[in-house]
Amino acid sequence: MASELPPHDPRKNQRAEPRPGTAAWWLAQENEPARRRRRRSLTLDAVLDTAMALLDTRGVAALTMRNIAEGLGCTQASLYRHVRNREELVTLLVDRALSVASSVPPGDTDWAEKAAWSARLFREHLLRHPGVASLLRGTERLGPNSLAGVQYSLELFIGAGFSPRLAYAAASSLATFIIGSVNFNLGLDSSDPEESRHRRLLYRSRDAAALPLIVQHADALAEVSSDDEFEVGLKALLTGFRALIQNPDITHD
Amino acid sequence: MASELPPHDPRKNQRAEPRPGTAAWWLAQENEPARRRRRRSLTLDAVLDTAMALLDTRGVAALTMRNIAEGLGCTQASLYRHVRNREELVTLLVDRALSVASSVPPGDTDWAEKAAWSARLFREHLLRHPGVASLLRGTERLGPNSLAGVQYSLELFIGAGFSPRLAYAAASSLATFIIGSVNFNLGLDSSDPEESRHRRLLYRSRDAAALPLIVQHADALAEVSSDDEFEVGLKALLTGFRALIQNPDITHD
DNA sequence: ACCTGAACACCGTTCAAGT
DNA sequence: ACCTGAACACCGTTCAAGT
Repeated sequence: MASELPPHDPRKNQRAEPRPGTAAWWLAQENEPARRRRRRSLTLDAVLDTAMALLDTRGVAALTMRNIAEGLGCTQASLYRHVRNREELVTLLVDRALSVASSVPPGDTDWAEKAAWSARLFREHLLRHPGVASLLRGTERLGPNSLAGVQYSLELFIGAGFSPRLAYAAASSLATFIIGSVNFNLGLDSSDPEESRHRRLLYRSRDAAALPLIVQHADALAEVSSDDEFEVGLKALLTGFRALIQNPDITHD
Repeated sequence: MASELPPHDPRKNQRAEPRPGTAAWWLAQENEPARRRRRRSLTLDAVLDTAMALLDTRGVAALTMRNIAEGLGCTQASLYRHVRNREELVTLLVDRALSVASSVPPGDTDWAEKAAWSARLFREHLLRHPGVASLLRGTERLGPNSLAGVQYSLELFIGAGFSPRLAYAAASSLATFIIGSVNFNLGLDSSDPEESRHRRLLYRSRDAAALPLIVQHADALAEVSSDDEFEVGLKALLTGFRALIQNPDITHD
């Protein structure tokens, strides 16, 4: 294996290494499986396993090459035989953590209900693995697990009457909203009554001349949880998608 | 000033420093303005100015205490007189960069058109400052500039017929979507034809048995830009909001 | 009261040297 | 062919010492 080198092999004429997560990078991955398929000791899977465990137990700050190596009982330098750099490791790790993206809801329901079910499942998965959510950037959407999720969404939305392009845009929007809402609430534990109290105090003490509505409705606003926010946005998106199907022209206004 | 110390002064009984960006942290900020109001040389504003310039010109990786200090012509240690740590600096920086969030659209238009106008403006601002977008986490939503944006959104949505709670949830959802869509497309330059070509190649070369729709519609999917995605999601959200106003009951299903 | 120099304990990454 | 030890050039943060 790796006997003849095709012109686009990344080890040859590598004027610019593609950034991990790019389409070019994902394409290049499959041309060099030999680098990862080692029969001895350390495997890429083992590296990603300990990395994932580290991320879940000790958080994103502890996800260092040194800690991963320690968890595996090897040197940091050894990791670089399986991964080009840390960014690449993160890209692979995040895609691997996205395998739930394509699980299928039970029962025989409306496309919108299926989408809502999957969206909630995905969000709950990210909430259980906040480290993954904070590492999620756009470029991971091209990995195998992300693509499985895209395939599933396309089935749903094309089945509902969307064109392929609109279906893809809708699926992306939904994914963006889910990931964004988890990230956007990472530091804010909505279930923590202390946090809610502080928010109420903050809203109340603002300048009523500049921020009248915030001061006026301080108590109500402080009670809105990230769950509430998510449900409202999800409902709005799906309702909007339904309207877009019935009248696709409203995309152009 | 700072003569009598109220029981919640963070310098006293500081068993746990609040994390920057938390409601508790924003509240505490106003109790110690003396630390920041120095009449000599270095000011917090100057620190944030050079930090912002650094972020815009050289990106998030170059936003180090050393580089900021160098830009100011002082030692790294001096920065810690104006900022407790780097996280705090980032929180202040991001809120400052969010001042556009509250600019008002021209003309006398529909609430939905106003919201769309502001959303596009906000997105374009973030696209011009990708460093800011990548630093945006949820906890910055409580800063003065963010709150000005919330105030403006509340005006819009309450004026349209939402309850304060629903208005807040809707505004948050919209902000989440905007920020998420910028972040989610940070590495992927949709205007780059190279990237689009690679995506097409990637989609085409997937396993047609596992990902039939992706392979089948590869060319169409590769052409969907992040602009398209954003517009579809924005339209869906606003359409959904309109439906929610007309029939608030559909929030509970 | 303010700022500095120098150190501390960390990073990611590289590479000659071992086996 | 594989892994290691040791180094390199960076981080954020602290603190005694200067002025």
